Amino acid sequence: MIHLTFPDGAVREFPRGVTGLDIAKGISPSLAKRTVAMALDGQLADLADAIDRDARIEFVSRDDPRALELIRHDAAHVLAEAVQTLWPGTQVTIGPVIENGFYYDFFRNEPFTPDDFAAIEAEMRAIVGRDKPFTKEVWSRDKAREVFADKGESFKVELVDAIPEDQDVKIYRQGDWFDLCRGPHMTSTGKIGSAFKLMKVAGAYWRGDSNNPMLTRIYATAFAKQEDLDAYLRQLEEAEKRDHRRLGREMDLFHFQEEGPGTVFWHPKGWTLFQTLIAYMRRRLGPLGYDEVNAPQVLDKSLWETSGHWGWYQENMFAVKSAHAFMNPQDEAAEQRVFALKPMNCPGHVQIFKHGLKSYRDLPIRLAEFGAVHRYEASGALHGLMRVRGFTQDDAHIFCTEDQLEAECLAINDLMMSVYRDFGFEDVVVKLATRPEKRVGTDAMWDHAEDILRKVLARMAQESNGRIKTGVNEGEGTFYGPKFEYTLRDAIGRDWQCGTTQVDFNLPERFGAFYIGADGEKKQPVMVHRAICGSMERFLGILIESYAGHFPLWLAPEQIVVCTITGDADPYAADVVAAAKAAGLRARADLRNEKISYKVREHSLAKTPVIIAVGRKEAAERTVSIRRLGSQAQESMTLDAAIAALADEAIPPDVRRAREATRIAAE
RNA sequence: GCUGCCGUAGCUCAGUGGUAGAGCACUCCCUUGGUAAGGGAGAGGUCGAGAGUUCAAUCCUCUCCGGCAGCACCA
Repeated sequence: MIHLTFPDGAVREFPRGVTGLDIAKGISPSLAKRTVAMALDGQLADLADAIDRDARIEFVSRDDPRALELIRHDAAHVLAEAVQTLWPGTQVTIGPVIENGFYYDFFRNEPFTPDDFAAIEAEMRAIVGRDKPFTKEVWSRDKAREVFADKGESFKVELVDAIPEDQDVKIYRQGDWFDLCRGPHMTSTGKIGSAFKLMKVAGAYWRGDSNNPMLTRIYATAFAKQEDLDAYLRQLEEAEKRDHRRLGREMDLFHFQEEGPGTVFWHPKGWTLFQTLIAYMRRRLGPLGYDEVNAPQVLDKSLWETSGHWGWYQENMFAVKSAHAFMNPQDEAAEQRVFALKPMNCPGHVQIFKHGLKSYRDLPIRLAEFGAVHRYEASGALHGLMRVRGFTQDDAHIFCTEDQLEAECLAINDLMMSVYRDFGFEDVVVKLATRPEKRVGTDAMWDHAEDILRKVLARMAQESNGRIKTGVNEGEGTFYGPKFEYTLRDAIGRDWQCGTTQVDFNLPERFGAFYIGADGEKKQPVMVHRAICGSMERFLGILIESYAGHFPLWLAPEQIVVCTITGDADPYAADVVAAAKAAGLRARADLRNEKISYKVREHSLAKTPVIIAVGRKEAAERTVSIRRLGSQAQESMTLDAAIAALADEAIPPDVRRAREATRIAAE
């Protein structure tokens, strides 16, 4: 006999091998009817599974949030059946549940197109309508291999072979169709319901390896209720509206064009934003002992050979020669040597470190650079500001002793989190990326560097009170060292790595960087690479999306537009703009011969945070009528009061903190 | 880079084997209007580039370039 604990705390005895369905039926037929699966000790399982141990048991209804992944997983099977019904000979591979839905990868010479969706969805609805039970069978490996081989399902045969020896080979049937699957599933296809939708097709490599054949993937989603599906689709539409590429155009921040794939043309407003961000970062670095530097853009290939980039990073690098040498490679009189556009700032900073003898008393030396780097990214990787070929890093390299390493990493983490918080990102994911296959340096070095980072990671997680979520990305480190990856999320749920901290024992060695220790001997420093925004471009892309273009006043590139109601207010509008500028605000006048409604609409669409309207009345009284973005309310106040209030609001968060601190100290 | 889709005016998009259209934006004129589009007129395009098929190509075919969605790769 076994003992099962029910959600109400009751413990009951059942014969070993009793199924969830037996128990549910025993309780009430209606419970059995509405239950789609069970959870044993919190783990979802088929309702028809035999239970052979003591456990906590819960019955999962279709409305249970935990049923959502079952609905999606079941729908994936139905999608596969539908596709194989419509296009016999199509091979099925895998069909997992993902964050907002599921997908199924197929192998077929002719790829699917969205035009096929209607037919597939109709077939899916027919399968769901037949409401066939899902039944599980456990097969021998040989049988599974044979059956799938007979069906011509070579990918499934590979999957069977990949199942670890200690796990059963499970087959789920729905009517005449069956699939290899680890389960669990609901009781029948009818439980899926009708709130599903095919979303898009895309290519995807078999087993995620670009050396393997490409499969055709159908993305879809499913929800328990139609309202949930509708809400999800609406949310996607909303996300599309805050896409930084769209807002960049609408707000006149930047553009791209064919001649510069992956490189940004920053317009005046966008560049103001960019510079505002850099100014903020500079203010943050100053008090923390960073020195700003600037290293060359173009450096001889030999330097990159020494750093290891030429060997390990070549495919991502732009190499340059003089145009004459490039066009006349046989001309020996021409300087034929090859330079590279810097893809990273580190080698340049090592040169600066190496210039002049350094003492242990100088350490840590923290060299910062808003360094423009160029990386030859695969064309398919380019994505607006998020993934470009030319970008500016808020980069810094810290040269320190090993003893100082942990403190430096923790200080960087504090700065990182403080910066993110200033932009409204409270929850951040930090992952430790460990040694990649292609790397420089000895295993001992890597062991050492990874150990240190693991220790720091544990401390960060502990000290953050759960704010920082941590994890490990095995094999994702850079070729010269392990790193922390700080990840922020964009408007449509895509995660982008922004900040990074990398511990490097290699580059100092490769470049022969040293300092004189207290004992008078040469010592090799440790180098920490770190970036907070990562790429200014990417960070701005994320900011645009996360604020949906509604920047806080201190960041907004154009803070105030002064709109005249009639032409005779023009001189006063000029006064208002002058007063705003004198107070350090970014303001301009809109004196066009247009109606005020027209101007309000235009500047609202451009997401200018403050619209000031002035007419005869305001000019006579030296007042302004203020309308804030996102509100229809108007507030009338004196010019002086308005400018004072706006100037105060436009103080950047770090400056405000510093002033507060000074004020408190003075008291 | 791979798979699929796409490329027509500054933007959003129609359209056709016989060398092009709309709305908004732009210029000019009228209008001086109190908080999300006042009216009229005008100008604007080698239909991404090159080659091919055809009497004739923006349209069909191929190659290239660029974009989009994934994948792979990464800040």
